[in-house]
Amino acid sequence: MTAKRPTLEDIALVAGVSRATVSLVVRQSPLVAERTRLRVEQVMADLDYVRDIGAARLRNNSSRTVGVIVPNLVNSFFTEFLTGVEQVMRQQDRVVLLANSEDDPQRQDEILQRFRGHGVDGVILCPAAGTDVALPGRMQRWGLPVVQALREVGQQETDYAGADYIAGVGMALRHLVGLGHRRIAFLSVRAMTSAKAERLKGFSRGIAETGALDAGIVEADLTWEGAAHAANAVLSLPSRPTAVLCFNDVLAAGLMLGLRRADRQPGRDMAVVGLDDLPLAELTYPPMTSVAMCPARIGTEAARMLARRLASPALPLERFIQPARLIKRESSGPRMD
Amino acid sequence: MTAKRPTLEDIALVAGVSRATVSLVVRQSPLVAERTRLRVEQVMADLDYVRDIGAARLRNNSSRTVGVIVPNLVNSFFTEFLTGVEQVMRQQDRVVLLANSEDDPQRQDEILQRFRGHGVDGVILCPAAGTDVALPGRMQRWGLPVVQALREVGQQETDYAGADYIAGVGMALRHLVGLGHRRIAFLSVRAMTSAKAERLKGFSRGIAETGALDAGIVEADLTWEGAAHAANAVLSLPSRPTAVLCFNDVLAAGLMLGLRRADRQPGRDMAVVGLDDLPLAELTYPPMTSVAMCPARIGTEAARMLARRLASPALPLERFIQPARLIKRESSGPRMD
DNA sequence: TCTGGGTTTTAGATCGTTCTAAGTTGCAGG
DNA sequence: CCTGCAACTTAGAACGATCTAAAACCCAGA
Repeated sequence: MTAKRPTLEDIALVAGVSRATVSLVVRQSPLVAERTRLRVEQVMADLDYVRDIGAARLRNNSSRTVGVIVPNLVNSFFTEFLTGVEQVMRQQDRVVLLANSEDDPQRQDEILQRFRGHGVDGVILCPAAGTDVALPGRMQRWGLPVVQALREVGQQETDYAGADYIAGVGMALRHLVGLGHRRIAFLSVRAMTSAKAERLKGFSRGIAETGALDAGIVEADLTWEGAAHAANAVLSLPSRPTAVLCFNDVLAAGLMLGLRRADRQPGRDMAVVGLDDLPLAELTYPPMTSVAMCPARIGTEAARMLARRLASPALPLERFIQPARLIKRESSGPRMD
Repeated sequence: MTAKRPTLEDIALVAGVSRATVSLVVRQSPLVAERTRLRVEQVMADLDYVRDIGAARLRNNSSRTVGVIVPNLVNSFFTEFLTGVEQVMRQQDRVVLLANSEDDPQRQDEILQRFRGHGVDGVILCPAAGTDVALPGRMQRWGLPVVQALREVGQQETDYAGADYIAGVGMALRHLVGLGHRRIAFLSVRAMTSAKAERLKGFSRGIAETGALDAGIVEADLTWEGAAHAANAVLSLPSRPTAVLCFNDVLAAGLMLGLRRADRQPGRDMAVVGLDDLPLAELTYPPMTSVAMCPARIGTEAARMLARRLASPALPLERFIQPARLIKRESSGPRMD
């Protein structure tokens, strides 16, 4: 019933050539004569030959497999990123090993060991919050090429693809100031990552540049429930902000919900701006002003960078920073107090 | 710098035993003496040994790798499903090869070949719309165990984990009828899948049972833009529906947006019910009535079923149907016309 | 006919593991 | 002192590919 898969040897036998020749055909080598190639290809098609990439890797050390580690799979920011990665990898005839670190550095370590065991050619890593800064160095010592994406640990020791959060937050802030807002709060998250650090830097810079008032930083769980819950904390800030800039769209959406529950109309009683411009941003009420970061594009760039690194390990480090773009919608109304 | 990974041979040399013994230690065989085991384990730790699973598979035919194919990665229904799968697989010390078919059967075939080449132990497949009904049989002939999930092709030839869409649609329908609605439309999608067929069956059954009027089926692209666009088609149905049941939450959210753009208030001027109860459902305005399907649970079940099948290929086929649960929110207001 | 060169093919070793079958060791019982 | 058995260990083949180095083939030119 489930006949064993034919091997090079089987093909060779039927085609009347040697294993080595069939191997050359499989790898599209120009060394084989046209006639031979056609004959062998015919036999491969007839017997439904599928090359065993694991066995091949054993010899030539290339598994055409890359590992991707993300901290979660529910935020569509990461899944759009993943879509980009997967698309490029498929075009390059590579396969993606996916794992979810759940933002747990220990779990992340386990995953990396597992990936090593499976002989991945390289890894695209969005490091979990709290990842040891020595990790990139350790991976280097393992001989495991890595591209960091969306977040980064260490002293820029690896290729990196990310978004320009500093500029993005700045844009959002200037937009709010342009609408007349002066007292602006930031709704953040608890876990510390480079992505959070950048946003905070963007926030304080923007505050300094525009002369607006830092009305306080509120921290919430990274869920819309957490943000909805945090609405009260925002509303009771002593500096009475008229606008809130949010860590991302999920928090912004949750905050808008919380505001409505507290009988404030987002965009009128309180301006709300998100970050990432997820599809979700258009569906909230009112539609959400946000800063587009094109995670899918970051994913394709990360994949491209890893492929490049695999092809030429000695090239200088590369960084890709996706520019931010402000998307004005209705959650960021003019100041009305 | 990047020292080559130590092999069984290296460990054996240092520990003063044979390759075979080290292999036994790696596989936790009870055959090795306690003393020997400890010594070998010490050496493995010292040299940072990582077992090469690809090489192991070559011999023992188990790669501890499973392929997962989903039709997209942006709908969080699929990513929650994926989260469930990944979680169980990690617990079982397996690794997930992820691919996105983009609902294209041809791409799906390519992916399956690639997975075969990588020697996956089995596949969890959410078949692309238009998948050849012969695919399950073909995979059987390849000797590739498969669990279908969320969608199904063929005559129940494989294990299957899915959601009870028939009951789910029925619940939603009875809920609407209970609110006084009589003329109910269905907002569907173009692509045909078992998931669509089930919903349609649930719809017509529900219509028959409740005595309500089938106010027409409108088809949209499976995006919120598509659904927003379809709002006009819904509004101009000759049967003047007072409620719309939607294929899923993404469409429902888009439809609500389209209705507002056409100056109708969802939940007041037109009742809207979604399907899947994505996180999104709580964030729309008004919050969306939907039918929870727990995709993560379906994912864990699918993973469990595949593991079971791999352990005992001869067991009878298994089906898991996640029951539906109606979540009442505000988008399904009482009939007001 | 022989030589030399290019083109095409191949035998055999190899990658890191597991399996098979046979080996050693130690010790109790006759 | 041998036998038998349990407990442990191991040599060597195998998995399915690729690589290296060499062989075979073909044909033009002397």
